[in-house]
Amino acid sequence: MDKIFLRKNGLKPTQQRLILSKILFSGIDKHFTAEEIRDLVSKKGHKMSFATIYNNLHNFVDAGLLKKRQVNNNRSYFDNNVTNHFHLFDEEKGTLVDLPNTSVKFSKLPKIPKNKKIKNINLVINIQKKTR
Amino acid sequence: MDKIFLRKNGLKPTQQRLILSKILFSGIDKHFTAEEIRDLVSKKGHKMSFATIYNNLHNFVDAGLLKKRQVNNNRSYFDNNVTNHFHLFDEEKGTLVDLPNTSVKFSKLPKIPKNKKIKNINLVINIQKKTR
DNA sequence: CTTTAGATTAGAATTATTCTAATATATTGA
DNA sequence: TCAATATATTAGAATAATTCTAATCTAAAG
Repeated sequence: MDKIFLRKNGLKPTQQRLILSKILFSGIDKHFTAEEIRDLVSKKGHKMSFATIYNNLHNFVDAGLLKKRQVNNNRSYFDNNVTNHFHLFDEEKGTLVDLPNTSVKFSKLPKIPKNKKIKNINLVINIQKKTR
Repeated sequence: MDKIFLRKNGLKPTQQRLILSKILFSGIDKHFTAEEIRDLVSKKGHKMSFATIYNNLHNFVDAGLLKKRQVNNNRSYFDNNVTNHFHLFDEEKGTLVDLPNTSVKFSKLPKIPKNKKIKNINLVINIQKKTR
């Protein structure tokens, strides 16, 4: 996660982007909130505004390095696993978990208007504690 | 959408709830944002705080009269169609359209942790213009 | 080297939502 | 019936997540 990596993806290698890309592209599949990233940046001894964090997260999304996932708690989760996959969201804990590709199958999908195509399918299964 | 309707659903028929239920349960399937509801309330010559609007929207959700849907951005859409159905979202137009509940079928769904249950399945198919 | 243009940063502002103190309504007991 | 108390509801104020925009930085041109 160096300057070459950023340049390859059409991004100018600023100090901020280098710090962020080290956190985001360490090799582990993960969903990050902006707040979590801010904490990780702080822990490394740096200071970065939320504005800068958001700016760059969106830059990474535009470059295809992250995907932005929306769930039922009005926060954005930035996912470094950009392959097509679905999610389990625990509303009580606020945790978003990847589902294995094989765990969901459709036997029917809707017809799409002729001049349109599916860009992506966003499936989030919301789970909660069983109440007896 | 009168006092009896509210009482039947376990809700005390306050002035605010009567105003809101007239707007929400007019018979037309629709997705409302809190802001849109506030405007409709104003247009009727009433004044209602967002806090009250949100409180009651959540009361209606708890009573099973509405469903809360998270679509793209970080806004909540309150859907008066509480049947199981999914959505088509046209990113270019910014329109959210109901899919008939027969148009999507799952042949496989993931295992859920034993102490958890599925609260709801949020499926949004994002479509875009076909590029030749 | 300057100068200029465009990209990036981050403090300030905005937006959506929730918290909590105040108010209203219902319930209880005399 | 009517105060006293408990519970539910309302909405101003606060908060949280995100975006706006002025200031700063960097690269390119002269």
